[in-house]
Amino acid sequence: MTFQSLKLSKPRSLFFKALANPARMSIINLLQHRSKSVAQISEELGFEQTMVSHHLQCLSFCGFVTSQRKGKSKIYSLNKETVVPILEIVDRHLEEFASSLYECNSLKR
Amino acid sequence: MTFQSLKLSKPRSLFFKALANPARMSIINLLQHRSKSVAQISEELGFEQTMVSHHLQCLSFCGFVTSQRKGKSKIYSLNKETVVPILEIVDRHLEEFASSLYECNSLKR
DNA sequence: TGGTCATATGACATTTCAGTCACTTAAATT
DNA sequence: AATTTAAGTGACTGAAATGTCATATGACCA
Repeated sequence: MTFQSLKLSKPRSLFFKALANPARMSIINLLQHRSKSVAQISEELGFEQTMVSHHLQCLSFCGFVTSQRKGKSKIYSLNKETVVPILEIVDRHLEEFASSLYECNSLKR
Repeated sequence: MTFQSLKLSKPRSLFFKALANPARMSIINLLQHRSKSVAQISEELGFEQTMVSHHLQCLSFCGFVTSQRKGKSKIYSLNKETVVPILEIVDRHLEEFASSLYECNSLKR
């Protein structure tokens, strides 16, 4: 593996890994409409609070969400600048390839 | 988790999972310049042929590459339509967030 | 300062994935 | 048809991610 290729591929794949989890993906989806607290996210998605916190930490490190304290709560917002255009491309791609995606057994379910 | 959210998040996260592997990412990177056979990919990246085949199968199911027989060889090409614009967005995002990405310990390395 | 609500952290068990090995299939050449 | 070259498949093992539990921190209020 060439140096240049390795240097590019590592951070890129980390970027994608952050988005490769269905729970994180649905948090992102939820935040598209409006910003929410951990408790709200937790309740609306039916996930445990702890789990939501863990995933938000990941999304935060990766620059997909930002947060601000509001009293006891912490409000998380989506970084729409990156996420929205990416999801547009993804969804367009999926219109064509969604079905065969599920046949790939490297990506078990 | 709402029905709509689940329905969207699953295929999207599978899409990203396919790109979340450094080996697959470097194959994609290599194919950006020109189409190549399995043996060429294998040699240029220093990966075992078997491994390359496995990853190409995944990338193929997910619609990121196409292939055509050429004698004993099989030539793989990148689906640039999706991949190129995605990587542009990713790389722009990484200019800002690459460093903190590495601090996320949900994404070990 | 003690209590309560909201969120975060750390450690662990389970599940999932990546890469390798042994083997198979496919095409071409003799 | 036998051989060689190229690629694909299936099964297995070690490594990593997921989700959960117990616990900690942080903010607010009596």
